[in-house]
Amino acid sequence: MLSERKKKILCAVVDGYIESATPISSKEIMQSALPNCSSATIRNELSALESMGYLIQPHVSAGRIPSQRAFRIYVDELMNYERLSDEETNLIVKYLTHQVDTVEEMVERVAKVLSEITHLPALVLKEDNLDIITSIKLLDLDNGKALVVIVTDCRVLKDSFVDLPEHFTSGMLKSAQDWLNKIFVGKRISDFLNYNFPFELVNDQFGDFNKFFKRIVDTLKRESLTHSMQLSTVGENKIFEHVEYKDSEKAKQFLDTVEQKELICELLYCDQDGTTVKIDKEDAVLEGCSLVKSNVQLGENISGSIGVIGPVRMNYKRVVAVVDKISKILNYVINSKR
Amino acid sequence: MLSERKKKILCAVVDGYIESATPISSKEIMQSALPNCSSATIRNELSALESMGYLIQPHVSAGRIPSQRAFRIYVDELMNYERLSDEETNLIVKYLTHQVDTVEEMVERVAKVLSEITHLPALVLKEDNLDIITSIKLLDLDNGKALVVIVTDCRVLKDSFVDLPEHFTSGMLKSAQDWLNKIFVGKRISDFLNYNFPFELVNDQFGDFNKFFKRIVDTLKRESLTHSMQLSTVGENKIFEHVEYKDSEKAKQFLDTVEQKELICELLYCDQDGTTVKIDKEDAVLEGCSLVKSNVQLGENISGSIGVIGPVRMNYKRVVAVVDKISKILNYVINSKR
DNA sequence: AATTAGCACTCAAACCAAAAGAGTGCTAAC
DNA sequence: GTTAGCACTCTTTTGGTTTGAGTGCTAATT
Repeated sequence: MLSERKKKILCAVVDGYIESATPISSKEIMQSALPNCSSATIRNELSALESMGYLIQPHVSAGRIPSQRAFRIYVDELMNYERLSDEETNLIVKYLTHQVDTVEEMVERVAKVLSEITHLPALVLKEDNLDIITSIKLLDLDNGKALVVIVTDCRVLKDSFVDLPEHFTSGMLKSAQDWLNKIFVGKRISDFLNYNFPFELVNDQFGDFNKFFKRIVDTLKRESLTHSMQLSTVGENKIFEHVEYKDSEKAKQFLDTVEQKELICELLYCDQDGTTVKIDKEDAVLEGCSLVKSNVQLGENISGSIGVIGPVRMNYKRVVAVVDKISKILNYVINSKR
Repeated sequence: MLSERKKKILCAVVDGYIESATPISSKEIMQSALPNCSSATIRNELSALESMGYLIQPHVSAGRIPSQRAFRIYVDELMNYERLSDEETNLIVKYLTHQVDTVEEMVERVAKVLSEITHLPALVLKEDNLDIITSIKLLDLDNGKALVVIVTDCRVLKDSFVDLPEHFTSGMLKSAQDWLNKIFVGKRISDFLNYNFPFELVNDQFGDFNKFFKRIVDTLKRESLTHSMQLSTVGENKIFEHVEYKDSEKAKQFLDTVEQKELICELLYCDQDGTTVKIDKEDAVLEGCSLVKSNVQLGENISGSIGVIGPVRMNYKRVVAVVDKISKILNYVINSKR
C-alpha cells in the first residue's frame, strides 16, 4: 500500500507527463503538488517508487516517466475525474437527440461527437445477434432472384438474395416463406448459426426444391453472421495531433492496430459495467496504446459499446469523463424515446 | 520541341528520381543513359532543361530533380510502359474472375488487388445513376413500416423505409405500388431527382394518403441521390511505405486529401478514354500527389472508375501499366459474363 | 528517524568548427 | 559542339566542447 505522499507524488508525475510528454523532475513535483517538501525528499520518494515498478528513468540525469503500472493505478485510484462543462454536455445532448432514422445514423453521430471531443479515434460496436425474428419475407424481384428480408424486433436485414430455380411459381415462394416463418419466427438471429437443415422434412414437402431451401437457409446463416457485430471507426487521423505519432512509423503501427477489427471487437465486447480502461500491454493488441470503453444502448433493444483508442499517455481524466458522459446521455436518450 | 538527347536526359532524371528520391547528378545520367557523352556535356543540357522549367536544383552543389512539368511530359511522351509479367497478370485475372454475388463485392476485390499490386491507396468509384428502373416494390414489414425496394436492370436498392399511415390496408399498399410502377418503370434512377410530385393527380385517387405518397417519392429521391455515386478507398496505410510520408505531418496532409471524397469523386468522374494521369498542382486538390485513373465496367451496365493516388514521385511506368491492365481485365471479365 | 542543503556526477542536447564530399559552372582547349 | 580541368559552393559528417537539467549521495539539521 502506498503512503499518501507517495500517491500524491505518483499522481503528480502522471498528470505532468500526460500534460507535457516529458520526464517529470523532483522540482516540478515540488512546485505543483508538494510545496512544503524539499526536492531532495521528493527525490527519495521517487527513487522508492521507481524500485516499486511505478516509475522509469530514461537516463540518469532525466526526470521520471510513469510505467504502465503507474497508469493503471492512476486510472483506478489516483486521478480525480474531470467534470464536463455544461456547455459541452449540452452540445453532446443536442447532437445526440437530433432526429435519426436508423441505428446506423445514430452510430455515426455517436462516433463523430466522441472523436471530436476527445481528439482521438472513436470506436462504436453495434451488437446485433440477440434480436428476435419477427418475420421472414421472400420478395420476388421479377429478375430470377428473390430478396430475402429478415424482420426482427428492432431492425430489418435485407442484404441477401437467392436465385430462384426455373419454373418457380409465386405460390411456391409463398409456401417457402410460410415454412421459414414457422420454423424461425421467435428465434434469435444468432440461432441461425447452429441450425441444421432437415433434409428429410423438406424433401417430403417440396421434393425437387430441396436444394433451393438449403440455399435460403445458408443465405440466412451468412446474413446473420455478417450482421452479428459491426464496428465503426471514425477519426483515425486524429492521432496525428499527438506527439507520440510524429514519427510516421509509429503512426503506421497505430493505424495497423486500429485496422484489426476483429481484435478490437473482442476488446470492446465485454459486459463489464461502467467505463473500462485497458492500458498498453495488458492486452497484446494494444501494445503502445490504451482504450477507454463503455457499454451503451444504441437503440431500442440494440446494445453495443463505445470507446476511444489512443496513446498510453492520453488524458484519462477527460477521456473517461467524456466516454462516461456520452454513454449515460445515450442510455437516457434511447430510454426516453420509448 | 526537345532534342532527342534532351529527352533522353530528362527521362533519365525522372527515372532516377523515381527510383532513388534523391537529386540526380550529371555523372549518374552519363552512366545510366549516355555513356558516350561526357558529364560536362550533360551538365550543359541539364542547365538548359532547367531554364526551360523541367528541372529544379535544390541547391548549387546538388543534382537535379524533376519539376511537375517534367513529370507531365515524362508520362505523356517519354516513359516506356512496363509490361506486367504473366504471373502478375494471371494473379489479377484469377482474383477478378472469382465468383461474386454483388457489385459491392466486386468493387472490394478490385480495390484490394489494385492497392496491393501498386503499393498505393486504391480508389474505386461506382456510378449508379443511369440504371433503368424495372420495378418498385413496397413490402409490408408488419411493424408499421414498409420496405421500399427499387429494382433496376442491374441492381436492387433497398435501404429505405416509409412509415405506414394508420388504417392502411395491404390492398392500398398494392395500389400505391401499382401507381409508382406506372409512373417510374422505364425511367432512370437519376430521373427521380427532377420529379415533381403531382398533388392533384393523387389527391383524386387516394385522398387522405396524399402525404404518404409524397413521402414515398421523397424517399425514392433520397435513395437515388445517396446511391448515385459511391467511392471506396482501400489501403490508405500503404502510403507509409513511401519516403515522402516519413514525416507524419505529410502523411496527415495526404490522408486528409484522400478523405475529401467529393473532390476525389470529381477527379475520377470524367469520361476520358484510357488511363489518365493527373499530377500535383494540375488540380488544386492534388497538391503534392498524383492520381492515375481509368474508366471501367464494374458490372453489367454499371460503370465506374478505378484509380490510385500517391506521391508525385510514384512509379508511373508500373502504376499506369497496372491500372490499364486491371481496367482491361475488368471489362473483359464483365463482358464475358453476359 | 525523517528531512534537507549542498555538491559531485552523469548524460542528453546544443553548439561550433573543421573536414570531407558531391556536384556544379565556367574556361580554355580539342 | 564537346570535354578536361579546376575553382567554387553548399551540404553532410564528424568530433569535440559546453551547457544545463536533474539526479544520488553525504552530512548536517530538525
